[in-house]
Amino acid sequence: MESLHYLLMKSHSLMQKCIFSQAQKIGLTSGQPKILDYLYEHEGSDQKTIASYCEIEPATLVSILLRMEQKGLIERRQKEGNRRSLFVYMTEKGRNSAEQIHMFFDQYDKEAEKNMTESEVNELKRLLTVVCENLNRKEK
Amino acid sequence: MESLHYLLMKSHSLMQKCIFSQAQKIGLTSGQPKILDYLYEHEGSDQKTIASYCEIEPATLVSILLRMEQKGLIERRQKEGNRRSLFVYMTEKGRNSAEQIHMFFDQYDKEAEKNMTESEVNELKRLLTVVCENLNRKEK
DNA sequence: GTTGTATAATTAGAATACTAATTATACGAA
DNA sequence: TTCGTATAATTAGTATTCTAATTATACAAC
Repeated sequence: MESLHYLLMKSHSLMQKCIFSQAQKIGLTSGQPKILDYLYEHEGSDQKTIASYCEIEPATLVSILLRMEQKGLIERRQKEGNRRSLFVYMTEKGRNSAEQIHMFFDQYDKEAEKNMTESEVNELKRLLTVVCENLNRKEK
Repeated sequence: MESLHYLLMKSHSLMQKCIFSQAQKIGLTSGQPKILDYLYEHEGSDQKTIASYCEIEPATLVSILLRMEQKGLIERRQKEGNRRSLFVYMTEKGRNSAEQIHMFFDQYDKEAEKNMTESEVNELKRLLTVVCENLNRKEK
């Protein structure tokens, strides 16, 4: 049986490739789907929060958002009384893309979960959550 | 509960960060550990095979190997009667790094598997293998 | 109020990753 | 033998990712 770290790398890599193959059909680059998927349910978040959830550095997010802004997918706005943070909103075009991306993620999750019972899927997710907690504690 | 694609991304990302934090202490960059870990048990593979196992494109491997060759970690050699493929071997220095990297992977796998029984770990690996098979079939 | 510290975003520079196109080699069929 | 196709590695160009350093803002303590 393969090692855990290899299986994590491989399963993530395959999922990433599946999503990207669909995302590029609607004109998105590889870094954009996860951002749109987050904004789909958390529009108006500040950049630090988005970066943290997406497991990328704030500096990385800057360059992705810049491209998304140029492509007309998002807008960044300040809020009254806070000139330090920037809050990210989708345009109409961005929302359309986000809806499609959300569907793609959902569809490939279902694909990945084939040949498993519902309780196996739940067990897989539970154990992956334990893995995340274990490594998060160790990362400090 | 989080979605499967998010848990795969997060668990892989945390593992990657753990490994890289150790790898950089011994002078490695982020793309090198997985190559060395593969060579540890498969020295003498050609580039196409390495790239395939590591889930990266051959073109990406070229730039990683170039840097590893310059740092004196590996050598690439031709074999009698095949001037098309290049086969990758570790130097003494490369082998030392590979041994340490192999230990790091092992150590973080154990860390990730804490708070699980042995049968839970096996079940996790089995289900991840199913995920890989499902997505591999869909990727075509 | 001024000063010091903390926080959010950005910039610069290097490494990794992709695709598409190119070069070189191998090999089967006409 | 030569021609066409397939394969392995590389190059070029773009996007993502990181760290370290910088800029701008916020806020607490004096």
